[in-house]
This record gives sequence, structure tokens and C-alpha cells, in this order.
Amino acid sequence: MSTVTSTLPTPATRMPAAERRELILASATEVFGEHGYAGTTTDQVAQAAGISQPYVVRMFGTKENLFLEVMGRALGKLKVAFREVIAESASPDETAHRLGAAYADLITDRGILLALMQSFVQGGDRVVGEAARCGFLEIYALLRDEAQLTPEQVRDFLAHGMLFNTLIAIQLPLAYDTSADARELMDVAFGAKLQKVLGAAGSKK
Amino acid sequence: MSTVTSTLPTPATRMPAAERRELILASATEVFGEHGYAGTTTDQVAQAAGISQPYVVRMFGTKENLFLEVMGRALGKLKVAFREVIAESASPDETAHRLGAAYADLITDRGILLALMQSFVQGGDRVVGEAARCGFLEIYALLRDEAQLTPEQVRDFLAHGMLFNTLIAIQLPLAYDTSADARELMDVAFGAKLQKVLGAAGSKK
DNA sequence: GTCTATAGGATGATAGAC
DNA sequence: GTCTATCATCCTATAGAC
Repeated sequence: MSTVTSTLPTPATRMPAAERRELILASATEVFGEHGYAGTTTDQVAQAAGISQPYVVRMFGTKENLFLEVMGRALGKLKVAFREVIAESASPDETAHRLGAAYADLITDRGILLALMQSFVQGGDRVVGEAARCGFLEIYALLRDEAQLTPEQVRDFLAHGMLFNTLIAIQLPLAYDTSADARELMDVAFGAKLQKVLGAAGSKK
Repeated sequence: MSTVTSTLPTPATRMPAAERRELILASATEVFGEHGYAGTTTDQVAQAAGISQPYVVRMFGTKENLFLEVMGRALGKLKVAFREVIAESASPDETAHRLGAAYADLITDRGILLALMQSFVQGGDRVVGEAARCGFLEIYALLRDEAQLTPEQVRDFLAHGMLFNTLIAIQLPLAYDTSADARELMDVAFGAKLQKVLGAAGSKK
């Protein structure tokens, strides 16, 4: 019998580089979002993307660079979402009103918000910190200049966004059924977006 | 010459266990606050506390347990600070007003707020997450029941607190002198507390 | 484009001396 | 109460085959 040209253990289907990049970035966003920069291994990302660990490194050079690209991608999606709202709104006040719902919608884009939050707590890192500061300021400037909100309006929007992030990060929805306090806090914090949030939380693996 | 009873390399001065515990917890709070749970090594904590790595583990059993104790300690300090404000205030509205300043004061207690934030982003962890949810709800209940704020008031206070945490985490004060946007955002977000915040940020190692 | 093998460097925790 | 020595594991990154 001739040597069987070994069918290797599921070598991931060939895929154009650009597509694979996006797939890895999406997977990495989820994993980094849940475990943080240091808490995530390149192997976890690889498994989430269905490829080998060295290939992840090969494609992004270093874990740090992968994280930076995840940040950039997340920030980009944030901007797109905000600009959509701005374009659809007739006045700054309407923008301010709609922005909250748009932010809540981003929870559907698995990990985006959590990955950004993970980048914030990494602010002490020289390179990640610099990127986080720049990114945060870009959002601030966008809301002030393009959405034409006052600094106070931007501040309040960002504040409630950070609370939103935090409640999602600690997975408060898990306590919705067992704690009256949790229910009350979520009701007052999420308002009309509650159902959407609970839905997204429920779909967690 | 008789064998010299070796003077070991600076064996940390003997200290009662309780005192050493507190010293380690304080050091750990700073390190965990800056690098997060996974990003912190027990050796970093040990060095910050001026003792050996195994001794840290010996005293707290596991790194996870050390982190949980850091969380508990930070939460305790938060409660104490809030209750002081409540006791000194004549009305819920006055409490609401003063609470912000009290929160900003906590930035002096190196790492407390950042360590808590690090616990939030660790919310996906079974045991840390549970502790984070409980802790957050305790604060919510305290502000509502003891400070007698409305759920909406508590939400808004927490929201601005989370923004405060975030701006500190990304070390925005570093950009205060070089970015007009950073200056504007910090002015509107910190208000009267700005000087205190800048002072604390400047004292960073 | 993707994988296997593996080097090289931490890191958490244990054992046991002083 | 505190340290030294050390193990076992894990993890990023490289080398090189297919």
C-alpha cells in the first residue's frame, strides 16, 4: 500500500488573507473582551478562529499588535455606528437621544464594547495606553464636532456609556432573576434597551 | 573562626501577621490596579511589598484569593467613605452633591478605584465575577437606602463615577498639557476636582 | 496559506530550612 | 515569620515543512 498522503487534522479551509484576518480579529475581539489582554492567550484566539496558534502570530506579528488591531477595529465600528445616527438625525438633541440606543445595539457586535473597556484598563501600558487615550479623545471630538453636542452632553453620554459597559462586564444580567436590586438597577440603567441587553446576554455561550 | 550565622539578604523586618497582611494588600491593590488580575504576577506584588514571592502565596493561599481580598478591602474603603458623607449631610440632595467629591478623594488611596475597575472587567470569571456583581449591588443598595437617593440619582452618580474611573485608567491627565480636547474633557468631567486629580496623577511613579 | 515541532522564558505554587 | 530552591506548567514566538 502506498503511503497515504496524510489527511491532516482538519487543516482549516484555505481562505484569502483579508478574509482570514477579519475572522481572526472578530474571534480575538470576543476573547480579549472576556479575558483582557494579559488574560488571553494567542492559542485561545486561534481556537476561537479555528486555526493554529502560530498562524495567529504569523499574521499579526505579536500579541500586542493583534490587540491594537482589535482596538482599532472596535473603534472604527463605534464611529460608523455613531455617524449613522448623526446622519439620520435632524438636530443635536435628537442625536443625543438616539445615540444611547445605537450604543446599546453595539452589544450585538460581540465583544466590541468589552474589548474597548479592556483597552481602557490597560491604560498604564505605554503603547496600548497611548492608543486608548487617542481613541477616547477621537470619540469625544466626534460627538462634540460632528454630532454638535455640548461638552456637558458628551460627558453625560460617555458617563452612561461607561456605566453600560460596566454592567455588561460584570454580567449583571445573570442576576436579573435572582436579585431585586439587580433588576431595579438594570431597569433604571438600560430603560427601553433592557430587552435587547437581556437577549444579548442570554445568547452568551 | 566559627561559622558566621549568615546575614541573609535583607530578610524583611519581622512584623505581626496582621500588619504584614495589610501591607501586602496595599501593595497588591496598586499593582493589580495598574496591570489587572492576569497581568499581575505574585512576584510583582512581593517586590512592591518588599518580601519574597512565596511568602505572598503562603499568606493568601492563591493569587485569586489575594485578588478577592484586595477587592473586599477596596469595597470596604468605598463604603466607609460614602457613609462618612452620608453622616455629614443634612439631606439626600446634599449627599448627592458631596458624594462626587468623596469619590474623587479616593483617588488618593492609591489603586483602590482602579483595582475595583479591574475586578469589573474580570466579570466573566466565575468567582471574581460573582464577587464583582455582589459588590456593585451592595454599593447600589447603600446609595439608595442609606443615602436615600432615587434610583435615577444613583444611576447618574454611578455613571459619572465609571467615567471618572475610565479617564483615570487611560491616564488622560498625561494628555492634559498636549491636547486641547483632553483638557476640555477633563475640565467638564472633573470640574472642581480637577486639581486634586492632576495632583494625584502627577505623583505617579 | 496553514500546519507541526519546539525553543526559551516566565509564573504560580510547594517543600523545607532558619 | 520569612526565605531559598525548585518543579511543573504554560505561553509567545520562531523555524521550517507541505
